[in-house]
Amino acid sequence: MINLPKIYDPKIYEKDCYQDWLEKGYFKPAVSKKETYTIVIPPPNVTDVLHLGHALNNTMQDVLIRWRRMQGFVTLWLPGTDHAGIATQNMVCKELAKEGKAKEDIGRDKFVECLWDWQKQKGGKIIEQLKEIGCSADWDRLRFTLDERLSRAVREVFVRLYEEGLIYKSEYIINWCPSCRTALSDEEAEHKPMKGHLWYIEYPFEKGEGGITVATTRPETMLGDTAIAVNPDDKRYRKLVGKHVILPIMERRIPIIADEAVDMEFGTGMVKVTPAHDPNDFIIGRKHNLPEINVLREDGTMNDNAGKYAGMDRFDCREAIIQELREQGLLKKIEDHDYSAGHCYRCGTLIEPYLSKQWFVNMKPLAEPAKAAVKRGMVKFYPKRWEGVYLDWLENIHDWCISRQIWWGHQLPVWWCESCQEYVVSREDVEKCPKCGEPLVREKDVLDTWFSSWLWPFSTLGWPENTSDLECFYPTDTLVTAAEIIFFWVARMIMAGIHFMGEIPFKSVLIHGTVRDETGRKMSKSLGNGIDPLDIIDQFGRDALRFTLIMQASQGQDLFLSSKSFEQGRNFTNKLWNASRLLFSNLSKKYDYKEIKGVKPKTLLDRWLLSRLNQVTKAVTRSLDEFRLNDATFNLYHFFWHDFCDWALECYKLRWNQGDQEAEKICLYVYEKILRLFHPIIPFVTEALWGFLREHFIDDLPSASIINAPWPKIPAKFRDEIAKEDFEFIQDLITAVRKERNEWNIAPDKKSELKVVVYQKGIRETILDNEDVIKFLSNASSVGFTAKRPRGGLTCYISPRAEVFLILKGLIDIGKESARLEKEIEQVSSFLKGVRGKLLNRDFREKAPREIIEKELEKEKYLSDKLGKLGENYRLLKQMKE
RNA sequence: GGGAGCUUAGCUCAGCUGGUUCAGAGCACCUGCCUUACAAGCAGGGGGUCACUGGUUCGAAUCCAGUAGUUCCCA
Repeated sequence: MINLPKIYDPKIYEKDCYQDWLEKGYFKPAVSKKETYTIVIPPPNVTDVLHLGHALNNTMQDVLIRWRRMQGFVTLWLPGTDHAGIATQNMVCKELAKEGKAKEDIGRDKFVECLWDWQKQKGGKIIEQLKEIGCSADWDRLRFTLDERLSRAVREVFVRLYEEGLIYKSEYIINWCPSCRTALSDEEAEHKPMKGHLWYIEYPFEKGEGGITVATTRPETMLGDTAIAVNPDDKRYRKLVGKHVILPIMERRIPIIADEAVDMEFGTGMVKVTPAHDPNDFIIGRKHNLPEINVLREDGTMNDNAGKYAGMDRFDCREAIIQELREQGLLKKIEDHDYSAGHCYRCGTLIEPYLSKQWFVNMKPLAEPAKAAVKRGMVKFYPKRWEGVYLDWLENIHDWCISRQIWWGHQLPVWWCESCQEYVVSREDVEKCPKCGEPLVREKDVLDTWFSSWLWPFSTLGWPENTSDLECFYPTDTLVTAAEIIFFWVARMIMAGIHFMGEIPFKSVLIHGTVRDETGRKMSKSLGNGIDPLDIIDQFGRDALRFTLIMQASQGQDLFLSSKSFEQGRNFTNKLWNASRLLFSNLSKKYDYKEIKGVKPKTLLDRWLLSRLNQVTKAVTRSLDEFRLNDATFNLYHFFWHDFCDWALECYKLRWNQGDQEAEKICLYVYEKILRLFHPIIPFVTEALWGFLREHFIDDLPSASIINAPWPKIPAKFRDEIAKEDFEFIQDLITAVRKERNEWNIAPDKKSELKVVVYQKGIRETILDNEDVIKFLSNASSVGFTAKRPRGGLTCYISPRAEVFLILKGLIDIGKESARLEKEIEQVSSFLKGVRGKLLNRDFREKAPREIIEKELEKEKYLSDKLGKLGENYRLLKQMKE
């Protein structure tokens, strides 16, 4: 019939599978009136190559998408990439540098051409890699943030916000990266701990002796100082307010002012005020009308305002200034000082707070509805705690600096009219001023990349046009992402969705953890501790990669992985493969799906197995519903491996050998459900096995590809608590015998004789009905019944239901046996004592719910019964000894 | 400085709505098996006072507070 290799080789079966899905168009939603389920991908940067974080993120999305597709939703997973302004530009700059050129040498137009060339040739590689891991996204709808349509959305949004008065240009302290030479938003400045110093510098009074001392972490900024500030409540310095000091080196006369913002505890309680290079000083400066003196150039060297230090690099300048102050005797003290400072999230360069004219979005009006949406539960975070982080950020939101001094991105749709002294903001490119007809000059800056990303859930669906996609798929359902970009992206998408669409962009936000190495370090290229998903695929297969990732990803917790972790996934797929081989090799014919579907449980085993299937299917579905993907996987894993393989298949071997076709049908029924349940997690191997099933074993399976097979619903009538209890008794009995055989080192080829003392009604029948199974799995030659402990009987199992003895040829070691009984008696007694203690407690009997009390009463009865049996047994054993 | 997470077997981690069907899994370890589905496997076993201290409760790994260690986010 079919001959499968002993070891599953993913390379053989994964190869054509994906191509086939693509060709058949399974990933494309058939737009209809049915309920939809939509995910938009968090667009990876065009510069990205797949790492485990992407693999996790996208596998989770794929699991959800595949599951919903099987549930019958019209399912869209919309993929795409992000142009990643600064990152991509930096990358191309590096390539140019290899030829000894800077972007300025070739000019903006040529450089942008280079960028497009790069993006066409090398960019977006990650998209092909996502296909490797099985992502069932609709690639025909692939979007790129610089696509013409998405660019139109960006422009529309800019113009609208400008018209609403929410976009403005202003001079403000921004984060400046001297290496990328652009402004950054607050979110793009990563704070890192710094080991630095506090330099105490004396500023002499303008008149008389002495001076005041300030402490600073950045002495070079003193060149731009325009005041000294103290706290108005600081009694030490109250008298000094209004006086003037002379700024050393620059010899500038600056006032001493009072402002509540000054921390009395910091340094000497007197601080220098540099409005052009510190956000707090900037605020103080504006309040007190202080001059704003910028001392830095865009590249991080000092400018002409730095006097003799002009042209010097900022770090060299610091050293030089310290040296000069020291020589002048104005450097009073140096202390070690830990602080934190912003670094560029793209290049890691230390950021300078920098006074600059930039474009901003006023965020407060957008934030309010976004807060409300989460508070009212319209958007839910999983795990819930991230809602706090989200709300907190919105609560303290600052205006968003959106202009970037780079060339790769959406250029601002803003033109300046020199003669009207006015900006023209327009949806269409304009050349002449609509008012005066004079030629216009366009703003050079481009927009922050996130200014296009925040529109992603609707710009990708065609907005601002009113497309049928937009109609059909917006709002989307689930966003799967990492916590790092809640501010950058998630929050802003919610704002944009509500503001421009009038509706939230998605209903659920699933936040997953970060992938780390075994020692807990974040995987990164620079550390060299990354695991390449493609290596894992090569070694263990695509399903193995997915299985391990999903299994390890408990809600919101970080994942600690080594390449060895993926053995679990590989072992699992191999187990599924081999269980299939066993089943396939025992099937006597090709069944019609109708026969399989109409299966009826006959034996205890059937009833137990179907009941378990019913229960597990429900649990798995519920877990997926609650985004507990790992729970779902674990549940299924356990059911398949430990119930289906370890018990069911082993037991069915006996019936297959007897040519019992009912047994074959039951197995097929459960097996094909298992394949379906596993498909979202391990799509490749399940598809291959589904193919075999269709071809050789079941006619008219409900779907050609498992990808469209309906998600299982197991009839409630299969739920069978009695079967569960009875079968577990059989399992306990078998396990007990196995354990005893093991303990007494009985060779596998020596079969044992079992004797049972029956105490409970029906047990005899249960045992007789399952005699074959018991004999087979416990390696017994016979199962007989007896009235009391037999001679040479080794106790395997004692309960109020029955006692089971293993008859040993020759005498048993009575000493060892009685010691063992004593131990068990002791255990049961102490257990019983605990239960009785509880029952004797008046509070317990009065306050605990009835079911719990009943449970304890049952427990008490069971245990005391068992204890009685054990005691009786023990006495008989003693008699034998005598 | 503010906030959040984590602390359960040697290791990596599960444990949703408090009740010995929760004290679990995988790996590692020990014993015995190549039992013709699988040695990437099977059968059995050892190993944890669920960080610490209090509290709530009839009852806490599970809820609350504090302490310590650790990681992360924000300023």
